[in-house]
Amino acid sequence: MRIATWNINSLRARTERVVAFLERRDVDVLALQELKARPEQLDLSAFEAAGYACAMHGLNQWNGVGILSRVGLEDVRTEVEALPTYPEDETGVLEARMISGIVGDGLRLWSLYVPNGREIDHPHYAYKLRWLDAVRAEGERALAADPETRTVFAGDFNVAPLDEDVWDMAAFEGATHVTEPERAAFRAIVDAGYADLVRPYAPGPGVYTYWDYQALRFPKKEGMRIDFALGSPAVQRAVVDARIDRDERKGKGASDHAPVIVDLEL
DNA sequence: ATGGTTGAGCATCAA
Repeated sequence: MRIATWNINSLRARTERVVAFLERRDVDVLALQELKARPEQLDLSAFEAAGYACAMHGLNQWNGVGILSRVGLEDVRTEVEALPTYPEDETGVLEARMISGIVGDGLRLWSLYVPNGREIDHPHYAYKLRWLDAVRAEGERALAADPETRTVFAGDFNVAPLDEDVWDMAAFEGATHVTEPERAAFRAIVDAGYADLVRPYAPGPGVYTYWDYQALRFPKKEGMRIDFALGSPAVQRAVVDARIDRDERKGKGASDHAPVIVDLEL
């Protein structure tokens, strides 16, 4: 089974790109982030025609997550226990940043769009840390219930866990994505039993999943590794290959993120 | 000029 995760930065703007990607890479299950649409705004017929079941979750114009699967899609969930909300009772804007389903042979795949954090002194940053802790708690819960659980947390984590995961640490002084609390929150999920499934097959430095549209970051090879697939021990044992599809960042109309692909023999 | 784009939706916010 081939699974992938991709921050698509508007599914409506890139439906044809996604269909072409699924075909070109023969992907069975795709976790999508940053749909930039509510589900009722989406036309999913191209995916359904290609044989994919679709589960989408979105509540505003900025976020939104989804899963496409041609190997089954059951027991869809869109939240975990203790998931924080933002903003706290201020504007009433709701968020939709996670969705999961059982795909293939008993694999629970989560598509996560971790809050950006914005600035270190912004409330969104504290929200991000609490949000990541809720993911950790869900991971611990799943492993406590079943040590052989097949669980993957995939998506845009908006954290660069290592110094080598950004092109220049000096450029990130005082910025989010590289701070120790964010890295500790990411490591806590790993330490709960969910290893990075891709890094062993695509080691850094200089290996990224995101390049800002601004300042010619992609041609200058100035990117960040912030998209991951973290898997439970049973999934770790099933990985046979993984890669970052940097080609999808090329050309007119690309997302600012590249897809991350993992091959499993469960 | 802090180095300047993209998407959603229509002024500006988010990333």
